[in-house]
Amino acid sequence: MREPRRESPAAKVAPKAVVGRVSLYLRQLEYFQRQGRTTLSSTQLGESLAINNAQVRKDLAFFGQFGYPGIGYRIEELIAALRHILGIDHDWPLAIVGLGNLGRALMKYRGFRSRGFHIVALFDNDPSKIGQTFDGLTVEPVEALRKAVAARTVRLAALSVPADAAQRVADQLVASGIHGILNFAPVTLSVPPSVSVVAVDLSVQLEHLAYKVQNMQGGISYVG
Amino acid sequence: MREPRRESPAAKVAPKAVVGRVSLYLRQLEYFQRQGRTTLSSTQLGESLAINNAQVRKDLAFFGQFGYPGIGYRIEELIAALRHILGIDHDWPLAIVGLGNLGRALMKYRGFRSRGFHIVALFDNDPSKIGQTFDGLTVEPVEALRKAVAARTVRLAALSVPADAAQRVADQLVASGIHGILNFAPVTLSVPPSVSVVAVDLSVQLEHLAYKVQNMQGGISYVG
DNA sequence: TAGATTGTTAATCGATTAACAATC
DNA sequence: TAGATTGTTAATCGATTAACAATC
Repeated sequence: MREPRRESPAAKVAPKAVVGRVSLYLRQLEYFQRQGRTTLSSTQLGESLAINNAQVRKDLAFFGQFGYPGIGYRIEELIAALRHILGIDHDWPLAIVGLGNLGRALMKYRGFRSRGFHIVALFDNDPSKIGQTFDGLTVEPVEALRKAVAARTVRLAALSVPADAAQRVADQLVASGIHGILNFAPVTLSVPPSVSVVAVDLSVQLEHLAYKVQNMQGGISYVG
Repeated sequence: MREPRRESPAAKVAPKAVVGRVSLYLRQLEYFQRQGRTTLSSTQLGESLAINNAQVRKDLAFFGQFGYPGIGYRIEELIAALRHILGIDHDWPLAIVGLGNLGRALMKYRGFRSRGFHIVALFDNDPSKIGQTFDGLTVEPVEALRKAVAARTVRLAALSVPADAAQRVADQLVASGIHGILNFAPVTLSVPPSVSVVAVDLSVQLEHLAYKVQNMQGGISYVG
């Protein structure tokens, strides 16, 4: 049995669309694994996600050779490889910044923990929130994030503060040395190039759905 | 003053990426309007969103001629046009299906109501949830959605049930005659082509952020 | 072996950007 | 008018899909 070549260390950063689909592949592979399957073809994987089989092969080939001609992909092996590629073969401590309704819902969201993201600290600038305890974690002022980052406890933060506070708090996060921000506030954050931001904009998504319904478009959009 | 031509009634459906950006343009225009501005150029609008000015003009031109050479776009007029294009020049009643932590957070999310999406009904299949009241709305069994759709009270639903129930509940929503589903469950829903689905997958987004941080990519992704 | 399926090349398709005549 | 800015064409860039030799 051939040992598949792993992704080269100097590989370029994958296009955004590829990364999003690889996350979907990983989830679907886990699903098939739970069903007791051990191998899967690009056609089978693609059909389950409404993605062309050539696209599946090309996406995976971006990171290396994982398949076996005539057989397909060995599920266990590909899962391990994709986890490593996505950087979720280890845990990611996560801070929640802003403990309104959305922030508290994010705390309890099982999908994060089950994929290695666990919430280790809560921050808010509202004096009435500071000191409150949720699930055994005490809300601290955002300034305190600096210590958590310095201690390498936290690199990622979910930002769920009101829109009019978002840029100001993001500046605090940046000053604290955070590496990545998952931004739920409906504003375009301005951050230095060393900081990664992924925006999750629920209103934009819902507006898109309304547009599709109004224009009688059926089908599925995989937004991520 | 020239009256700009409106989008033609037989216009094709806009590409997904265009619709997402138009939502961002609308929000940004509203921001500039609050600042007291009355006109805005494609360069100014683009810079505030890190989008190329030619892209801004091309996106808007997809729907019609809204600009004035030498002047730019009249903010009030463009806001009205974009609201109409996106279909949010009127309210959209919205049902929440699944009242776990996320569903209850969505209920209280101000970004929805402020953009014309207001929550008019709550549904869940969990007997312990049915009959409970949140913000004056009583949770009904998902079967009851059929009546709300028939009465034209609801066309859109946010689906925030656990992953293993999502497809089953989505089938119920489809049977009820729903037009659009905003899917928060981390599964790929299978629905007939007449039903629109927009997927919001928080874990996929967070995985993308982890990938970017791990690969030292800075910058901002406008995911929607 | 025969059948299945990969990785990859070439072809197609669509999206982004630059450039500029037309216009205010 | 001179300056600014649009809408749109042409050029570029990137993403998707089809096709197939190589491989198990």
